[in-house]
Amino acid sequence: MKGARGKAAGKNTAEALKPAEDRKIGKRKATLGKSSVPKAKKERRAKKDPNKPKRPPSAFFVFLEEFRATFKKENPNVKAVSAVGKAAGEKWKSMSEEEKVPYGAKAGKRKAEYEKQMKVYNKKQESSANGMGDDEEDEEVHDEEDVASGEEGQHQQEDDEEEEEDED
DNA sequence: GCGCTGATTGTTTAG
DNA sequence: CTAAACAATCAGCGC
Repeated sequence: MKGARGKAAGKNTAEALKPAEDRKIGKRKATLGKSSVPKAKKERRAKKDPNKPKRPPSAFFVFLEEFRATFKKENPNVKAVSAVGKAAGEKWKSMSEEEKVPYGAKAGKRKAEYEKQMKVYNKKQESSANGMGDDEEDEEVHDEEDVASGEEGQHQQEDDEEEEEDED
């Protein structure tokens, strides 16, 4: 019954291992914060991307956006973003999976769009590496009325709970 | 004046 | 598979 996002019973790894959860990973802002970057050993993330698509907000972020508004509303004095983050994280874990469904659903859609963007992004990388062809083209997300322009006029009535109905 | 830091968790990405 | 990075936010503080 439950959704089954991936393979059931797959979360063992995460619980078993979570050494890196130190939260203080140091400063992931290697971009320019400090020279923390892993000593240029093996640039993990490629170098700079021409037009790298930003990561879509995860379910938690989607919820966070909403939570931030509420939190701030009741705590207008709050001044640290960390406060919201902590509160949100606490509540987030407190929520039931069903409650996270709408958030996850939204995140899932964003992810789908993101994949499309990556397609173009990958193409560009390929072209670049090859030297660009003469005709390249950008497929650029043709369209898709899905979420991008689909809602155009419609409001955001997102009721799509239809996701992953995969069963065996 | 500008820009990073902090804190949350989830997803993403490259090796 | 794994480890690391980064996604938003916002005000405070450093240089």
